[in-house]
Amino acid sequence: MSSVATQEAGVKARKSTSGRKRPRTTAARMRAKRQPQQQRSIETFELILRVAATLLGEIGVESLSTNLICKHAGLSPPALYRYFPDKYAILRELGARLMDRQNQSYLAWLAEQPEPGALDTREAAVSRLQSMQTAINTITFDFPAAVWIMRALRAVPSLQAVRLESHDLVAEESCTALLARFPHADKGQLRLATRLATEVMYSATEMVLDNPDLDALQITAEVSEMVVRYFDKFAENESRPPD
Amino acid sequence: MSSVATQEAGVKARKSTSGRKRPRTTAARMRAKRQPQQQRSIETFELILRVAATLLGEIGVESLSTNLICKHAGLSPPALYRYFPDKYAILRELGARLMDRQNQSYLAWLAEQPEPGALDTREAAVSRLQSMQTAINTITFDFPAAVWIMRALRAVPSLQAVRLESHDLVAEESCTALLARFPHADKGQLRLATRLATEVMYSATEMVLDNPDLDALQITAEVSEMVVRYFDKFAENESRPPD
DNA sequence: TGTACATCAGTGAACGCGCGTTCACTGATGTAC
DNA sequence: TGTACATCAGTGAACGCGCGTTCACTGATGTAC
Repeated sequence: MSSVATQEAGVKARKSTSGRKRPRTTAARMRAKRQPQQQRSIETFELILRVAATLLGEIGVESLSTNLICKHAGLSPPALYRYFPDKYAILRELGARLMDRQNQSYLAWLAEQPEPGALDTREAAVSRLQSMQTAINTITFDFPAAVWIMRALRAVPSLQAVRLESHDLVAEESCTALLARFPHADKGQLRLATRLATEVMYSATEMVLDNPDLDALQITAEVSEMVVRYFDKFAENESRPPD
Repeated sequence: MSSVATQEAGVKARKSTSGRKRPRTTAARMRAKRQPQQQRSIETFELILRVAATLLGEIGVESLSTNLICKHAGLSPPALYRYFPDKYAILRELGARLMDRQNQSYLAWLAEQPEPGALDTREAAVSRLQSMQTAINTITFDFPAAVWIMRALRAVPSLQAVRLESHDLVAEESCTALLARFPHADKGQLRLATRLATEVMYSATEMVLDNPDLDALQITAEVSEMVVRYFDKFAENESRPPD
């Protein structure tokens, strides 16, 4: 109900009554054109995304074209065009879904009540962060063509917003959570720190994705340790209770 | 003399005597076709690269085409085609040059004799790392269309090797240098650590490049601190002299 | 030092192809009465 | 419960365009004697 696509459908409806010419803006081109309304069309919508992800994994983002997707989906071009103005809109949807799954997983992890003492030692803190990163990695590996989607989110300017918004959300939530732990921290500084940590952990996921020969578990462990050690900086500024 | 392009020219020469059909492999397509031999052609070669970088900055990697480069360079397609089989070969050359400049700067920094005591305190170590990162950032900002080139190095599979080889070189050199400081460190572990640190610092550069609204200096300072704190891990394993 | 010849560098024009996009249309689904 | 009508979903065929690529060619540069 509150999705971007639904809002967009409203905009389109207004537009269609206002005149013949559609002065399609760049921004509008980037979004799904129409929200599917019948069961049948939802299936088509999903079919397009599924086929696109499969093709993406096979031929890459630059060889991907709307015509090709149609061919493989057994659809005629106008059918695809009904929902997506171009391949970037499809990539945007795929990217938004991937980011959303990752974020859901992260937010769930963040909301967990850590066991008492789970953050007392560095080893424990690293271990907890590591389990989060592992969960993100698993989600990413399981998502069809995730490598390509993440590459596209970086490389295609019109898709960067998806990535940045996602990172900003994660950074913001992390900042709020950490403020509880480091009440004396400067908020701006902590916010920058969480933004950087977010970027670094995503990079580690991409690194693992791009280099199948590297030891994923080890990278995950190390990047977790790096981030935990970095946040020690804020712990050091807190008045430490005597033990 | 020992460049890839020269070797490639030899291959082509052999091929042209062997028959009509050229079974061009994907690998071959990725390299410059022919090494310029006369002054005039070197200028053409450089002109193509210059125009490509300019266009890249204006329209992005996907809209870039060989025909368009020719038009803007005032060349006919076969002239470009003489040196580059496709736009990826051009991107590869640009990418290799960018990576090379960054690496030269890094290796020079690594070879510097740090002032006595320059690494004794964490602040000093961070400051030294920060000056390196700043130098890399400056080189990158000054390189035409560097944002696009770095994006392409990530997103285009055939160009990823350029990026990975560069990172591996940096990681390897860093590992060697750090082994002198941490003689008791496990080499494999240290190597992984330098690889991760390399990735993280490059990510920070890309982050600054992609988000002009972020404070570049602060990001640089923070990522430097993160990496220094991470390497404390190895320092802790060394037998520490009593102070 | 001049000239004939070989190689290098670049041109002009064309090709087939797949791209994004659009037209007028048919069939499927939902709804008002 | 049936029917007329509106809307939704998807088709078939075509378009103009720019792409990568190649052909046969001309002009520029270098070199052997």
